[in-house]
Amino acid sequence: MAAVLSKVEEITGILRTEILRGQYRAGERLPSERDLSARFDANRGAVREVFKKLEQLGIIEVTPGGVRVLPVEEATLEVLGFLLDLGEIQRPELISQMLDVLGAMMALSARSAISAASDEEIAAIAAIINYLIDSTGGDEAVHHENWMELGEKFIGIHNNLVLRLVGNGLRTQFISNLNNPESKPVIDQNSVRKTLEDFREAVLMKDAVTASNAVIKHFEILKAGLLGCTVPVSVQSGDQQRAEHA
Amino acid sequence: MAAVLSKVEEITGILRTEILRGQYRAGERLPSERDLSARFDANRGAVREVFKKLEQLGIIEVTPGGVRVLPVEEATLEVLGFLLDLGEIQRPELISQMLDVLGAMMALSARSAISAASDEEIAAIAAIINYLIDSTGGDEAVHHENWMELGEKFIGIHNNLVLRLVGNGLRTQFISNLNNPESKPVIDQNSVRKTLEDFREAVLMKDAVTASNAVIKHFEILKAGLLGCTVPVSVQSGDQQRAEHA
DNA sequence: CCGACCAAATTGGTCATACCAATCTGGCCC
DNA sequence: GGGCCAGATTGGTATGACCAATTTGGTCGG
Repeated sequence: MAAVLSKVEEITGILRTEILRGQYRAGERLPSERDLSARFDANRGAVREVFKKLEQLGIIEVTPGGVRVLPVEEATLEVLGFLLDLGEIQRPELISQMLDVLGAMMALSARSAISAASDEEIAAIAAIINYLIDSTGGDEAVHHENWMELGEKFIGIHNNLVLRLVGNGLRTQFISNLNNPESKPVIDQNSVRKTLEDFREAVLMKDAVTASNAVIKHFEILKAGLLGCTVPVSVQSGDQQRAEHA
Repeated sequence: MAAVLSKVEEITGILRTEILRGQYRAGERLPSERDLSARFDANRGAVREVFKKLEQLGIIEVTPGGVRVLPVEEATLEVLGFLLDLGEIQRPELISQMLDVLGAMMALSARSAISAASDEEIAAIAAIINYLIDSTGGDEAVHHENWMELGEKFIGIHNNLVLRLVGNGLRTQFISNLNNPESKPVIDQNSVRKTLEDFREAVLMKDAVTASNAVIKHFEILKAGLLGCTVPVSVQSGDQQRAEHA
């Protein structure tokens, strides 16, 4: 799909990568539009368009006098996909954080949906969970597919736009990134199955809170599996950016 | 701050508003770059830059042959602020949804932070919660300020980038929008105080789960207050997208 | 009447060039 | 060393032009 990138998209990708890789430190100035247009053998207008995109992405700030790089913390949710893409950075940490948030979102989604669901919808949800249980331990792609479907189902019921938008941002490239880590996660299939069964029971009883908790638990199991594989013990250093918070 | 908008920003604002107001239906084509540049008495390059921004915002799709408007559901989290700004649309519904998500995020944030907090950090958190309790029923601005500080504190502890980015997106203009609704919310101050006290106790005991639940409850109280006030009786027309909420 | 088809108009993609105003830089002067 | 000023640099905007792809509208054959 869309194999050919326009020049602007191409340059955008390159600059985005360089910035997210930390090639330019936050606060630092980017080369001028004229310099960049020369470097990429492009028109200055093209570079300007690139800047507008990166600006909206929240990773640069274009002001008269120069273009400055912003710290990742001020960026947009959309950068996450790219951050995961170019790996390098604290992948395990990022994935862990993402699963936390994804779990919380999914739990909220489940809670809202179940609270508002009709009997038919409850049945439909339970059906999808059954597929989930069946696909546990099998084809990862199918399993994920089912989760996506479940998420869509939930959103279709509670119709929470905010939740959907957050989901959009998280989903962007996330799934594809989660699927193909070189090393397969070592997930406790029995725990997963058990949790999913609890989940289904809670759904059938319209117990939104219990269902919500089951979802959270599921994601914690998932996280443990993924991390237990990606980072065996690793003491996880980092954290240079606090200490002044006291 | 930055009172003067560049021409591009100006046009961006106008088009963004028109699109989000539904002036162009999703899937519909926007006027051509040339037409728009004529309408705004601007250069075509300027309009192109505007398009790049709106494209990154997720509300339009620029393809050879024309520019199409995308459905809001496919947009970026960043549109929420603007959606709230131009009101008109289902404000109460949006605010309700936003509070749900905000509550879930804050709860997760609290849970993660408390789990990882040192004794000093626990004390600092409790201190902020005390401020929160003190400012309950008082100046709204101060109260919100304290909540923001608490959120910052949490993020400073668990350092979850994903959570921070979601927070960025939600916070963008949200607070300012929540603060100045024409009618003051009628919140049950006693419930708030009680919940906050439970919250503090849970924090002091490092009971992350209980604390998390307290946060959720707090936001539910807040939501009830805001909605019970923003839509006093008003039969709320519109609403073509539910009715199944029974 | 309808569908396939073709040519012209339109549209986005890119480029070159130019001028302005604000910012930034470096050297000068006190 | 600190303040100051002029020149270089940078972003902001405008004109005008060409290409390739899409869109459009009309024509033609069934």
